[in-house]
Amino acid sequence: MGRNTEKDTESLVNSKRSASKEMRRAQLIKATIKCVAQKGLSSITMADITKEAGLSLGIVNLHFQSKDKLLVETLRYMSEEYGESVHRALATEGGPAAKLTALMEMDFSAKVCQRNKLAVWFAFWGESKSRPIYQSLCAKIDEDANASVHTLFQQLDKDGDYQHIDPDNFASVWNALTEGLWLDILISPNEMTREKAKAICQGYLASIFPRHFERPRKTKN
Amino acid sequence: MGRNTEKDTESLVNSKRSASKEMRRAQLIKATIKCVAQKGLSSITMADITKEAGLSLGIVNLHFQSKDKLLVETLRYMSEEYGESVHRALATEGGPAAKLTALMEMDFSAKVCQRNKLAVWFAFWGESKSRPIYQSLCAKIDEDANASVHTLFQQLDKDGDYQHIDPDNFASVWNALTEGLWLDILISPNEMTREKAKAICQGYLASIFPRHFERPRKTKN
DNA sequence: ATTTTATGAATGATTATTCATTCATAAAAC
DNA sequence: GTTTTATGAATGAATAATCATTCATAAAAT
Repeated sequence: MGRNTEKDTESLVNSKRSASKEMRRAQLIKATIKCVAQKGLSSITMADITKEAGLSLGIVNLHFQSKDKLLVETLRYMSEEYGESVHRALATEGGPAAKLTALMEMDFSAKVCQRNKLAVWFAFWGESKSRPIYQSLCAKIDEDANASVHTLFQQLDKDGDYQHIDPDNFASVWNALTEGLWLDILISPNEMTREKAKAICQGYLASIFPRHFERPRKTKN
Repeated sequence: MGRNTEKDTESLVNSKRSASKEMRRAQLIKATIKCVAQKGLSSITMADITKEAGLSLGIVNLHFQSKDKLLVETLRYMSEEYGESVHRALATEGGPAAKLTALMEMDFSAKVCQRNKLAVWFAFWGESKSRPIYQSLCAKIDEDANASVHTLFQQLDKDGDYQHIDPDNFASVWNALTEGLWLDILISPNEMTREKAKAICQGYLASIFPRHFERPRKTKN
């Protein structure tokens, strides 16, 4: 414990009355993520959330005004958390290949790629068409990550003197590939695991930038 | 009109009392798809659905027993519809390359890839962790399509004598790529269009099987 | 005439929100 | 150091609103 640098709630929370506002909010948001994953966006109730958090019924309205706003803040929290993870991966020592590897490890890490969180992401995506605020938050995070990936692919193509006709196309594929693998992990956890997903990504990178990436041991099964 | 061979509701439906059971069900399912896309799974009501269908409140319970069952049948309907589309694409005249092109055209066709339907797919995926029946329906359709794609990639690699080290890896990428592009089209419709998505797929195929696929005119912008 | 299909007002269950009250903590007074 | 007062976070019973479902009635089909 104490190893994580950001978004930590564990401590202080149990001393009932002493937790700061921000801590309470984070605690409730984490309970929300768990509940949405377990019961789905369409059937979570305030009672579920507050029970999961070990607090009383009125607490969400006290800290977030309404259930709706709690959900928006939950999405915002997840977006920021993911954004920070991307940022940290991009700050990895080394060239574009090392950064790309770090990005991949992050995208399929236990923290980012747990089925609970995937379920919540998909739930928000599924409601994004009807809730503009969801859509803009989701679009922002996706577009930012996408832009970084494009830069990385261009750099790597240049630095490695690969002279690919269209590195941007490879970058676009990479981005969609990651998202698609999340879906597979969510709905076919027996068929697709985080490790398998990484192997697929690795294989893809090796086929484009053979001098920078090794083929994974095995792709199949 | 009358061009579609399956899943057609337009006719007969307006003559209030004459529609057959199956037609009524299809009519309600279509209304459900529209409502879920417009309001989200978490806030659609029976009133929304029946109003959209131009029918009365009790009608869903008459034909589906409950709202829950209507939603399950909606997912089943969409799965079958997609499964049939895949089947038709695979029945295209020609070799694996032609079939792959047909599959791609289908996956990004106006019918399959409309944002309304994408929103509904994502909503169901988002609830799949909490509703086993959703999960099994979603997993089934995904795994079937995936298996077909793997066969196609293997055939094409063999027929074209490409001797790729791991055609299965390319197939896995293809599958996830398609799903990831759907997400981009759903949440960033200004950044990603159906046409752009097709160009990305086409570029990917051209990079793997250059003698069978041409590079698209342009990928960027 | 009988059966099937549809209606929509009424019902009852669920659930978000409100708010009077409690109580832990801290500041002020002594 | 002890007691008093003030603060505002937390509680949860009560309220009010929403919404799925039922069912008596009617219309249409056979």
